[in-house]
Amino acid sequence: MLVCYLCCMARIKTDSHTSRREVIIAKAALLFREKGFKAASMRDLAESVGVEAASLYNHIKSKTELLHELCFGVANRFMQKIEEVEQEKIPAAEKIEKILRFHIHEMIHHYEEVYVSDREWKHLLDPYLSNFQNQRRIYRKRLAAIIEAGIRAGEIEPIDAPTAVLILLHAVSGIESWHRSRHKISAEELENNMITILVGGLRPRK
Amino acid sequence: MLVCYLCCMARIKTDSHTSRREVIIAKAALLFREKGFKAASMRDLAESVGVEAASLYNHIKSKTELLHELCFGVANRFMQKIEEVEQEKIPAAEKIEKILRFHIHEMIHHYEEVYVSDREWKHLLDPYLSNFQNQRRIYRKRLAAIIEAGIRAGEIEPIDAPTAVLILLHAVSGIESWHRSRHKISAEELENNMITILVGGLRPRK
DNA sequence: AAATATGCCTAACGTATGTTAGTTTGTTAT
DNA sequence: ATAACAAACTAACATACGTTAGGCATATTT
Repeated sequence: MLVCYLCCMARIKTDSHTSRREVIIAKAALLFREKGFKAASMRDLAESVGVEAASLYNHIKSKTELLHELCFGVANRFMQKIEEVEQEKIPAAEKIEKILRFHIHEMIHHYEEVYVSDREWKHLLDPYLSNFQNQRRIYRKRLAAIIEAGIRAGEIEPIDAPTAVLILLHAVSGIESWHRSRHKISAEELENNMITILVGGLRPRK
Repeated sequence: MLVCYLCCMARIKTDSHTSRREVIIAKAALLFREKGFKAASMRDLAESVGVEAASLYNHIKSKTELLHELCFGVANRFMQKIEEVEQEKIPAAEKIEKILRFHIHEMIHHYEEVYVSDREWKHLLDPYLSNFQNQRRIYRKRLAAIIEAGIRAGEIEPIDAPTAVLILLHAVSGIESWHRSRHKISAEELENNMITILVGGLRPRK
C-alpha cells in the first residue's frame, strides 16, 4: 500500500526513543490481540505500520519472533515482580494483594501484550514453547506457595491453593471484558472492585 | 451390513444415536480447542475423523458452520439454564450458586465445546457474530441483575455487579488450567473448592 | 437382483500466506 | 559532493488452505 504524498517512499514513524522494531512489535500486539496470531497476516501488520509486507523483514526475523518478543517480554515482567515481592518482609496476604494489583495494573495498562501473551502462547514453536510453559508452571507454583504460607499464618482462609491461583489469574484476565465494554467504570474503580471481590468474596461478613 | 477391513473405503464410525455430522462436530471441537480455529485445518479434521478432507463436505456446509454449531449450541444451553433459574422461587444468592455450579459443570464435562465457544467466537462471520455478541451481553446483564437483587436483599456483599460477573465467568474458565494440569484433583473437589473461594472469598471470617 | 441414494475418493482450483531476492530510494558520515 | 548504510520497494516463490466437481464404492430399498 502506498502512503506516498507526492513522490517518495513510506517510512515508519518513530521518535528517537522507539526503534522501528519496537513500533512493529507494538502494532503486532494490537493486531494479534484483535484477530488472533494465526488470523493476523504480515500484510495486515504491514498495512497498520504503513509499509509493504516485505519491508518488515528489515527489522524482524519472522512472524513467530514477534510472538516470542511479546510473550517473553510479559512473562519476564511478571517473573521479576514476583521475585521482588517474595523477598519483602510483609504478611503473605499483603504479598498476594500486591501481586494481584500488579496483574490488574498490567492487564489495564499493557492490555495488548498481556492479552496476547495469555491467549496466543500456544502458537510459539518448540524450544520457546516449552520454555514458556515451564515459566508459567513455575510462576503459578510460587504464587500457590505464598497462598499456602498465608493459610498457615491464619491470614488466608484454608482453601486449595492451586485452585485459588487458577481463579485469581483467570479472574484478572476478565479485564478483557472491561476493555471491550462500551461504558467503562474508571480504571481505579475497577482495580479496587476487583481487589474487594477477590480478596473479600461475595458473602457478607457478619 | 458388510464391513470390509482390507480393501475398501473409509467410513466415519457411528452408533445409531450419533450422526456422522455430530461425530465431525465433536472432533472439530477437540481440534479447535487444541489448535485454535484458524490454525486447525479441514485436513487436520479429516484425518482425525479418518477420512479425506473433501468428504467432510457431504455432512457440513463449511468450516465456519462448525464454529456456529459449537458456539450457539453452548450459548443456548447457558441461556436456557439462566431462564430456568430466574424463575425459581429461591434467594438470589442460591440462584447465583446454582448458575455458577452449572458453569463449572459444563466447563468440566463439556470442556471442548465450552472452551471453543468462549475463546474462538471472534472468528464467527457477521450475521452470526453480532448475534452471538448480543446473546453474550444479554446473558451477562441478566446475571448482574440477579447479583444486584441479592445485594438489595442483603444476601450478597455490596459490590459492583458487572465486575463481579466478569470475575465469576472468567474464574470458571480457569478450569482450562485444571484440564491441562497433570495431577488433577477430582472434579467434585474442584467444583466445591471453586464455589467456596468464589462465594466465600479469601479473607477468613471472624 | 436391480435401482437408488449415500458416502468417500481423487484431482484440482483459486486464493492467501510467510518469506526471499534483488533493486531503488533516502539518510548519515566523510 | 560522494560514499556507505539503512530502509523501503517490486516481484515472485513455495506452500497451505477452504472448497468444488465428477466418478467410484458401499448401503439401502425395491
